[in-house]
Amino acid sequence: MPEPVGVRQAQAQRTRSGVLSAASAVFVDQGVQAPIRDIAERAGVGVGTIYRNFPTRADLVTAVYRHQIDTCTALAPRLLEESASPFTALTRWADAFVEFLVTKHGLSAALGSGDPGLEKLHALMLDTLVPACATLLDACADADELSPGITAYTLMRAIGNLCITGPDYDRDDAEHMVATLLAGCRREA
Amino acid sequence: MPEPVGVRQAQAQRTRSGVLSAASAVFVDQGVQAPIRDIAERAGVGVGTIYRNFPTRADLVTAVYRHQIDTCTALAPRLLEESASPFTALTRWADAFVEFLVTKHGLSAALGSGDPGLEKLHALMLDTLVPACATLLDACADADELSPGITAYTLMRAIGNLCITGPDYDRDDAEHMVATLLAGCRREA
Amino acid sequence: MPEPVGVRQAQAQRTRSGVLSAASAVFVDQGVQAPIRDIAERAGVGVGTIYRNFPTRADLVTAVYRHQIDTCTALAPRLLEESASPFTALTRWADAFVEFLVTKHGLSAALGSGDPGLEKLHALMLDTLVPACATLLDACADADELSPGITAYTLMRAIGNLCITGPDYDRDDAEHMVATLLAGCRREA
Amino acid sequence: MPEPVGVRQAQAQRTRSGVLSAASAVFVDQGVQAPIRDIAERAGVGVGTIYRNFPTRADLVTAVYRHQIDTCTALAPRLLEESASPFTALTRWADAFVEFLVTKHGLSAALGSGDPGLEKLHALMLDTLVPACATLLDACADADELSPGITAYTLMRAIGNLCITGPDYDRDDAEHMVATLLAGCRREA
DNA sequence: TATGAATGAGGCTTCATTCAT
DNA sequence: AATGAATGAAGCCTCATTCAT
Repeated sequence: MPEPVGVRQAQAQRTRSGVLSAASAVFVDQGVQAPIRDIAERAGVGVGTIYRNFPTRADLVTAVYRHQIDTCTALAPRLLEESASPFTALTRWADAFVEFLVTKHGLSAALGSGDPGLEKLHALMLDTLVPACATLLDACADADELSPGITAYTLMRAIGNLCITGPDYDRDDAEHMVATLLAGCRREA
Repeated sequence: MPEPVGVRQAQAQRTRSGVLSAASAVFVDQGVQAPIRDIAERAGVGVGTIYRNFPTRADLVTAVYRHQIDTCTALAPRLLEESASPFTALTRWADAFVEFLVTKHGLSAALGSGDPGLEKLHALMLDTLVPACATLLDACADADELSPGITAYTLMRAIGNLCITGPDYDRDDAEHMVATLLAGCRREA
Repeated sequence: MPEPVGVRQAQAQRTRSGVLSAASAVFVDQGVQAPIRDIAERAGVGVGTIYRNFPTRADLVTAVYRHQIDTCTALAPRLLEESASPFTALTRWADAFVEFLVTKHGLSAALGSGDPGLEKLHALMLDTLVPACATLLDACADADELSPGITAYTLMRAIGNLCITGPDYDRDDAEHMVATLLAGCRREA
Repeated sequence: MPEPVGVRQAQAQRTRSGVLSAASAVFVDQGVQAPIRDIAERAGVGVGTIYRNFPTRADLVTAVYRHQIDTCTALAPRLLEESASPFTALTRWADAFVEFLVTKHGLSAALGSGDPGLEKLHALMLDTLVPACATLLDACADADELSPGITAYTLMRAIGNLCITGPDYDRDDAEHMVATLLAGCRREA
């Protein structure tokens, strides 16, 4: 009896999704350096399955955050349309980015760690988020709302760093400091 | 025959200094989580010597940065006297802090890591750098040069985070972003 | 294609048994404090395998002796049935216990060491051997063959201690002293 | 000015005594395997001083217990004179030996451990205590009060083992079991 | 494909012992 | 004779990674 085409693939896809969900949760709890075994246990799979799907830790980290990064990227053009001014759009977009980062504690630290294994995640950001941010910055520049010399990559990296929270520097502090940084980016009239 | 006073102490002190130098260098290369053995090898001592002098890793990290932190702390009142305005003093002091941080890559990451073992270093900063910074901020506030709601601890933590450098976000970028953050802290006339 | 059920479990079980055999042998040679690595080498496995199967040293020690302890426990009621008098049964049972102990040098020393990590083994004895011994003592008491004040736990501990052998105090000496102790336990007519 | 003869030696002797006192106390707390450094700290001397006076751990252990062993040895002939019967003398002497052992927790375990480094202590016992005990046993045998086959060394070793106390087998239990063992040694009339 | 047992490198820490002063 | 800083071997334990089933 021939098995229906794609059943196997569907199952494999479900396994993959389960791993990603588990990894996401474990990263929040323990950071991106969490033991692979912990993720496997949370996902209810063997460690071999994780290695099959994500040969390196960086592959896993990247996959975990890819969807949210894509969502964030897609937000930029929409905000630009909807907002009263380009700088307002930039501010709102930064809010969304911060929202993303502060709920994924491990991510900011990971991005800031310089870990060479995370180059793929780095590349993902360069490829998607940075251009999105650049669009916003260009619009601000066109509207004469931006101090000179601010580049998308540097700004995003700075925002990312400001989102590394801890016991005495929480989400509110991060939001406050990002808002302050953006205020400093605004060209004085 | 009395042995020359302090000969052994002097030798021990030299050993201790050598360990601190080695640790400082290794921290720059590998971060504060570097294996103790690597530090011992760089210092040319056995691991036992490191454990004797610095029972915990946090003790070592703290000792490595204590001197520079103290220097930075002492700078604040001097700048306040010498500078044309309190905000200028704050800016210069931030420059010095950044200078310190970006040459000690490991430190910023350590401060941002939330590692519970580094509470001593954290406490050291709270006890010395934060009050120094608070003095500057108070002066700025008295001169009506500061946006409301900026606290010394949060600002320092933010500056610290902005100084977590990497391949595509270097010292110049950190300085730029810190300057931008401070610009955002300045009350608009 | 379903993999033959239990093939891997069987292999794992064999590994586990091999570890237990190796541990048993190493304990005789070196005592229960022997390095884990030595046991791993004797078993032909990596240290990780031992830690996987027996997370703590006490787990390993307990497992090593559990089977023999159970055997010894099961012997008590049988001897009570078969023997001419309860005291004879007690004597025979003590012989079996001694037989067990003197061939497992490490065990007696372990029981006498007060090592807090060996509470599990201690508990195992309390839970199984002591009740078995108590049955025999009760029968002796009922037959008026026992001096008053002898409790199962104390007696077993004493027997255990008497079985700590060494170069000049061997198995025969232990048997002799245990027999002498039991003679002292017998109520004088 | 010539220093009075013997001042140095007297000082050295005082150092030695201090080390022995400290070691005795530490052995009670931690057993005879206590770190040398702990003993040095308790004695207020450097570890080198301990190594100078007692090159091996066994030397130290032996020295610590020598005095008490000698006292115990000297007791035997006195008890033999004073007591109504040789067996009474033996019983009393055993009481004294138990008293010594149960207050020196580490010792019994040490004697039973088979540690080859403790051969000196072992030898000390063979050389002094065993002959003393043998005198008592001989007297008992002459008075027809002793079961045949009981040798001094084996009996002492057995008593020593019975004195290995722990949480659920205390001094009273040890005394009880030693008394029971001796009862078993008594020739039935 | 999925599994998870097994491996063993690698980091941590303690402490016996040496030796220059 | 006394000191105690320094050494480094030795044990512990974790976890990334492989591979037979």
